[in-house]
Amino acid sequence: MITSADLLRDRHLRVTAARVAVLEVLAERSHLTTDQVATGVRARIGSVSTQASYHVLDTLAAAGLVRRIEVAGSAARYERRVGDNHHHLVCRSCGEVSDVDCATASGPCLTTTAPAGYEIDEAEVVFWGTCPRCQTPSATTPTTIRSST
Amino acid sequence: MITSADLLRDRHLRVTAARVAVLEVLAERSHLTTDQVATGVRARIGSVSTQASYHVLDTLAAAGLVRRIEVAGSAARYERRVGDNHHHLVCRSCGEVSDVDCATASGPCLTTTAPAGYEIDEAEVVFWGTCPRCQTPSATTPTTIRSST
DNA sequence: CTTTTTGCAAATGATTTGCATTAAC
DNA sequence: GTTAATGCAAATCATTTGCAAAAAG
Repeated sequence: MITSADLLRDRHLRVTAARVAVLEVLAERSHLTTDQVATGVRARIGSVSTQASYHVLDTLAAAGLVRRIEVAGSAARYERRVGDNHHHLVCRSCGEVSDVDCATASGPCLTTTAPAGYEIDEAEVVFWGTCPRCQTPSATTPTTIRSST
Repeated sequence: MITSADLLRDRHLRVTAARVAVLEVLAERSHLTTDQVATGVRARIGSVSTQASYHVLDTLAAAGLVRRIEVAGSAARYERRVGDNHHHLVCRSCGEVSDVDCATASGPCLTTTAPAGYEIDEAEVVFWGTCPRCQTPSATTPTTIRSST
C-alpha cells in the first residue's frame, strides 16, 4: 500500500505531519477550500496555522500531488485527482463542486479555432447549473452564490 | 445607429456619464479589469471613483450588457461580447486574454457525462497556453503569471 | 547540525458596504 | 421632487510575505 509519506518522499519533499494530514483530508473529501483543509487537518493532528495550510497546499500543488481549482465566486479549492482530464460542475445555488469526466480525450472541442501560433497546453472547463437537491425548493434552503455578478 | 445611451434605456437603466463611458471604453478594448476600465473612463469624462466603476460594471453585467470573466490569477475582466458562445484563451506568460469561438454550438463536448438530475445552463472554458509573442524569448520580457500555483 | 517548515503577525490586492451628496428622470 | 447613482472611507475576504522558532533529514 502506498502511503501519503511515500508520495511525499517520491517527490523529494520532507514528510511532515501537516503534509500527510493535508493529503489524507483531501483523500477523504475533495474540492475543499484552504480553510476547510485546515479545519480537517486540525481534527487530525491537533493544530495547524492557516498560513501553513496555504503553504502546504501550494507546495503539494507545485509537486503535482494535488490540483488547485479556482472557480469564480469562491476561494480556491483543492483535489487529489491530478493528471487526468476531468472538469468541474458547480451548483449556482449551493456552490457544491462535482467532477465531470470530459468526453474528449485531451482538450475539449476547441483546438481548431485557436489563433494561429498560440500554443495551448490546457483546457479548463467549468459547468454551471443547479444540482438535483437545489432543484427541489423545499429541500435545503439554498444559499445563493454570486447572485448579482 | 444604436448608442450606448439607447442600450441603457432599453434595460431601464438611468443614462449616466459613467455608464456610457464604461460601455464605450469596453467597446474599444476588451477583457479589461475594473481598474483598467476606470482609467479609460477617466480619460473620457475626467473622473470616476474606483468604487463607482465596480458598481457600474456590476450593474451592466447584471443587465446583460457586459460579461464578467474571472480567470484564475488576475482580477475580474469585462467584455461586451455577451450572449454568444465564446470562450477565452489566456497566455501564461503575459496574461493576455483572447477570444475563442467554440466549435460546438452550445455546451462543449460534455453534456453527456454530467451527473443525472443536474441542470447545466452554462459551460465556461478557459484555455491556457503561450501566445505567439511570448514564444520568442527575445521579444518582450514576459512577466510570469501564477508561476507556482 | 543544516535546511526546510511551521507559526505568528502584518501587508497586500480585489472587492464590498454604508452613508451622505449629487445627478437622472 | 423622488429615486437611484456617485464619491469617499472603512470593512472584509482570500492570499502573500517576513522573520523567528521548531522539526526533518
